Amino acid sequence: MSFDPRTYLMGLMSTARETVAPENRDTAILIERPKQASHGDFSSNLALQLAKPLKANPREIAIRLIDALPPSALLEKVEIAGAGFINFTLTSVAKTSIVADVLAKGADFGRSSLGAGQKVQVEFVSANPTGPLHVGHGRGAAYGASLSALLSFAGHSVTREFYVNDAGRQMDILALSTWLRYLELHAEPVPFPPNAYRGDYVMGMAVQIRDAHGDRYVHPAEALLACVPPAPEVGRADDEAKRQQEDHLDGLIASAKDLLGEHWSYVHGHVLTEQLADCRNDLEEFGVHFDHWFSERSLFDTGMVESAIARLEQAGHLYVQNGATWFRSTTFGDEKDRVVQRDNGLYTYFASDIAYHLNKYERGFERIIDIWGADHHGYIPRVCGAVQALGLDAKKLEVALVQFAVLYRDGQKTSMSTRAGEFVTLRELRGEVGNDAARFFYVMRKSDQHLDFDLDLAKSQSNDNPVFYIQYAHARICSVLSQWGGAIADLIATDCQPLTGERELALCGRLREFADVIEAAAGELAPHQIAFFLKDLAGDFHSYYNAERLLVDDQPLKLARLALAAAVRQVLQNGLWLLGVSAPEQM
RNA sequence: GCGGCAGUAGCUCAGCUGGAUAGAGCAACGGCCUUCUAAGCCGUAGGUCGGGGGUUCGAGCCCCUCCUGCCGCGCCA
Repeated sequence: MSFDPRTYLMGLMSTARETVAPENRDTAILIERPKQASHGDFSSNLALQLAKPLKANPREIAIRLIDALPPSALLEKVEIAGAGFINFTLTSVAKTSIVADVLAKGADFGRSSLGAGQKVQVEFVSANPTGPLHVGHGRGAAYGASLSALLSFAGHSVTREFYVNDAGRQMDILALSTWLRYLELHAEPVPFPPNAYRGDYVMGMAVQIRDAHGDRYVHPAEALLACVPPAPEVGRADDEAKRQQEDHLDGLIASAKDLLGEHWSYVHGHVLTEQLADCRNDLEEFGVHFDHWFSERSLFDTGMVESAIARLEQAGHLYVQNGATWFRSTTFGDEKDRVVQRDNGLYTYFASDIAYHLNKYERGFERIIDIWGADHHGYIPRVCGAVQALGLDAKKLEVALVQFAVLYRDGQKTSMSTRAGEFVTLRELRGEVGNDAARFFYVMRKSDQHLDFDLDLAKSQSNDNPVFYIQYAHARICSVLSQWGGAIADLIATDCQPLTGERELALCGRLREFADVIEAAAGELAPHQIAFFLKDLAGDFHSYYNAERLLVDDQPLKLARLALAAAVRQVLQNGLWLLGVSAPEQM
């Protein structure tokens, strides 16, 4: 059975509290890990907390608490320090017991039952399938994947979901863009609108369609342009011109649908399938898997949008104004009410999102985590409002915002503008710095903080690069263990009493911290804490490795050190796995 | 203008939800390779936690206010 010092110390302190302050059983006993090594392995501020109710000097209370502490063979010493902190130092036997614990649990070490099997849905990326994923999506992907792994490791039952926006205007624009390129290939050029999709991949899809179907979908350019509102004059950029441009684009879509008839859905379906496959493939290569790909269009096809809106109507949260149907989101704290159905009868994106969230609740998730780009934060009040208006428990819904990543090369920001279809894609980034560095760099900052992604650093094979620093520690341990040549399984039973050095005990303390880090990181939806922990653990090991030789002649000492190294390796593996980063045996 | 997020060492960032003398990594300076991977280690220096009030035994963290920066504020998605 593994030894948990925190629970153990809480038990001892609880006994002491019973003697010293029987009236104050409600005062929580906190066992903390001091920042400074000289403050012992664990500390409690109970005496400080009791100072007020007992109306006594905290240091005196601390003395009384210590006197009332049951004797323990696992404690090296108990001291009073500072204002009245009680510091505990464990015996080295108690500290080193973690090594056998790690080796016995292996890949499951650190796994927690904190989540108690709670059904959690994590929805992330959910990019429009209208083009390649760019570096902004990459951060959401890396964060969502690591967070999901972390929650799962912490005992939740996690479903990873990608919401496919396959119903909206953007998809129509992509289909139109592709068809326009296709017409160009057949010498029926139509002036290509600047607000259509201009990326090379669009022409690629047009070529595919031509190769498969020849001129089957060709129509004269004049026919297409016949009833379309004109594009604004070239060079104008005022609001009026912008609106004209959008009207022109919508006119082209309507005209194309008209001309192509049922062939429109072929083009639309083709580009959707292509882009979705590309997106999926990109994410799979990045080590990001989804359990469900949820189609927005299915919400319309099955009538879920209508029924969700009807439910809001019944609850009296809708009204009609200027021909449109509005949701009174201001009731729930939003700045203004929001349209759910336009005057032209079409539902807004918000309407299908309401239905989508209703569906999430209906699927029985006890916790729903939406991961959005930080630029969507203004969207939160209306979605939470809709959830409440539907009579659902808004506390189950959490929105985690992910800030943009800014790429730096040679100390300069690299342009990420989407105009002219030129943006840095996730695939390009992965190709340049590798999956490991990309996954790690994306999550090494708090997700709601801006991220400066230094491409040169991510590529560098030096100690500056935290990915290599951690992986190098792992590879070093592999190298030593393979030179020893024994079976790792045999190390589980190793007597770790020879481990008495300061660095060895510090390393044991670090290993013990892993479980705490998992629970804290899962609780705060903060996988970056894993990244920081791994850097610390790798640092502790490198330091130890440089100070002591592992393969010494003294057999018991050698085995104990190898067991410790093997335990460090295991925890590095477990942590890296959570982040989706490989743990190479050689570098 | 309103709302959201942020401001911590020269740079990039942590800071375990209010605890002890605020921590890392770069960059700077000085050391360590005939010995298990120097992609590493050891040491030195570096701070008015944006400013000012407040709350209490105790504040980088909580409240108020001001300054600065980023983002959002469509019958787009």
